[in-house]
Amino acid sequence: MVKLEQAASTAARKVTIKHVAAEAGVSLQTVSRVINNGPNVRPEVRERVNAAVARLGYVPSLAAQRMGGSRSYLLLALNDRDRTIEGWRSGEGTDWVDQMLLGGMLKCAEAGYRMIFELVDTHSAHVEREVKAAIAALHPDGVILTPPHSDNPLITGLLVDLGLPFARIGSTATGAGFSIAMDDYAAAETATNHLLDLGHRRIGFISGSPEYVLSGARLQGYRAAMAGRGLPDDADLVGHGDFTFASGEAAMETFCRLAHPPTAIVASNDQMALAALRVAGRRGLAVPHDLAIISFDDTPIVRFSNPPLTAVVQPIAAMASAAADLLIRAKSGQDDLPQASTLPFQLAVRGSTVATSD
Amino acid sequence: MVKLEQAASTAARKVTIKHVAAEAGVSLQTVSRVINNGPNVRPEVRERVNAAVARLGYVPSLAAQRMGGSRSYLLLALNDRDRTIEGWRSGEGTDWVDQMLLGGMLKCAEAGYRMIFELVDTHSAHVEREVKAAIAALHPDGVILTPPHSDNPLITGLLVDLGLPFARIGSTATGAGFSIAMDDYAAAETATNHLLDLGHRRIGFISGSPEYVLSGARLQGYRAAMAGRGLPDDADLVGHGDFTFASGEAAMETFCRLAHPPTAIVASNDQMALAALRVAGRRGLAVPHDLAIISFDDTPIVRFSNPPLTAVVQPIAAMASAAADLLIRAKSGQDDLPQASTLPFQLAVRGSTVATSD
DNA sequence: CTGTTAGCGCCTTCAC
DNA sequence: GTGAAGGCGCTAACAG
Repeated sequence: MVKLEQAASTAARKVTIKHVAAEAGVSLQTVSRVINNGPNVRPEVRERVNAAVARLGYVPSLAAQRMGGSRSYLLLALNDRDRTIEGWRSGEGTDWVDQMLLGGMLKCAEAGYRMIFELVDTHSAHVEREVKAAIAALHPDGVILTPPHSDNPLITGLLVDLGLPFARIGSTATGAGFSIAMDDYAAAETATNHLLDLGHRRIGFISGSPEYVLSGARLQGYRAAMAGRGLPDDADLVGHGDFTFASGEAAMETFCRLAHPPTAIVASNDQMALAALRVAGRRGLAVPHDLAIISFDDTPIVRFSNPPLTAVVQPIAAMASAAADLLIRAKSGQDDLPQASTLPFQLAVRGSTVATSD
Repeated sequence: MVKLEQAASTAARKVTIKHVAAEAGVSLQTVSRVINNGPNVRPEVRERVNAAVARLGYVPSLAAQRMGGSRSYLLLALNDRDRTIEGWRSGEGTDWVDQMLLGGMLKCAEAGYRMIFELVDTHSAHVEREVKAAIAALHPDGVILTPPHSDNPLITGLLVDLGLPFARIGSTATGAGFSIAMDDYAAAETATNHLLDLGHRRIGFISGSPEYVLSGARLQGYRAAMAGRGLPDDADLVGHGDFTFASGEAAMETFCRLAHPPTAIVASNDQMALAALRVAGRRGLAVPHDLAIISFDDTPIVRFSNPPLTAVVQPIAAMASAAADLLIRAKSGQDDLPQASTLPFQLAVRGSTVATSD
């Protein structure tokens, strides 16, 4: 007797749907229906089953659900391996991954889903193999792609072949899958206009790696803003970076050697903006007095630099959340879902463009 | 013919162990043995099966492996919900989660495992229910606990009941599970000695939340270092913080109002160290000349503050990696595993304790 | 509305 | 050494 009680009170080892069925006095199938909010169950029976579930602390096994049914309750988030690991190793403070988890994980949790985070090489010849393997192992209900995967035809093509729903974060390209992005063009335009409004006319732009489609959009937005004020398209004012600190440094140095160096810079990410700041410091340029700087990433470090950088705030968490939401809805059979979503960005104005009294 | 080739070249929809068995001309079981590196398979047959696996691009389904066998190839990493989400939301740049992923995910990947990251409330009355639910759903092969869960008896007790292997990161408490920590005592001692070596005698210590066992260890280490130089144990020099910026500010303000304020501070985390820096700025104290500061977290923001902060570098990635490694080994039947591991820390000396020429 | 019957893909136990 | 049953926990497709 004592033993029995102990067994019951401690680890109710493995409560399965069978136990619940027995406890509620119904069949397995009825329990399954209740759990999945299926139709055709009398409210009274539903109550009874729910009570049994609560009493026994029953939680369905994900693995078994996937085996029997068609859903795995798993979403696969694919990030670029090299860039992600390098970011982690360097401790540079990029919080892209954190923001993705914030948006994606929490949305998944709301719906009883799980987000599994994986790294794959975009460049590698085995991208397809890597992605295929992850999918074969996990059988996710949907895949979230982040740049640069979002625009990798090898990956999107594979996903289409597989008939697996997917979301492309940061991609505005039309095509299969949900496109979820912010308006990089408008953001660059807004950033540039902010500088123009402050009276700057020689505004330099440091572009990102051309591998990322958004790099082009940002450059176009910059050009549009300049043209909008009747300023000539000066090739000298466009520096070609690749998102690294070194490339930002190089671009900035080149700017400084011009006969008429820019008085303001829009950099396509935080590292390149910080590089510009560093070069300014080396050359004795006061920020924002001699040189104004805007970053395209609002990572923690640009908020703690000296001065803190004005930056475009990307809605990373919101995009991840939207991606998860769309995929989950899609799997639930909903079909009036927007193929493309554009989420709002913000411009956080700080000391690198406007002198503060702080 | 064309059709067949296409079908083969595109999405080899679902390759199961059956297909491999047929392709290799052996039974299911033999394939299973090869996959799991089981014994009793002729090298020649093994070769043949491996070739078939490669040819078909077969990858076992995690869900099915878990259903049939006893392993799920999943490790569950449990973090504190409130603290983690707050960190993400604030964008304060804590990279604890990133370092955990770096260490844990990569180690898991090496062994064909996956790390699933979940958030649970330590304070909530339903800690047990939350943890139980996650375990019931996932059936992980092991659980990685981070502070403050590492020392939560409700959680560790449950895990013991369940017979699930687990690792306690940042906990030196003896008991079930693998304890993986750095030597907080020695780290605090080292940090304090660094200041003592620089000639400081009035050294203030801002402690962390007492809920974290490591808070106590750090305080002891500080006291030991002070005592080691024959300095009296002055209660005024110990400020009681809770890891928040506000608490650090308050502690520092209190220090400043002393008849003999400290000339150096050891803060138990980055936020409180930055708070001390902020207060110093407000009061016109030059760092490091008038006030030296050491942080206990080497997060990105302390490397970019002005001046950058000297900090204890915690081996977060290494601890996560070790945790994953131990759990995977344990599940593989290895049993000569160290119950407790202490990983080395470092002291990164920067401008907040030693004037630099930069 | 509810119960029954088949598997899902794999591993374990047992024969051969 | 290898193969043939059986079952893990659940859900889809049917019956009733």
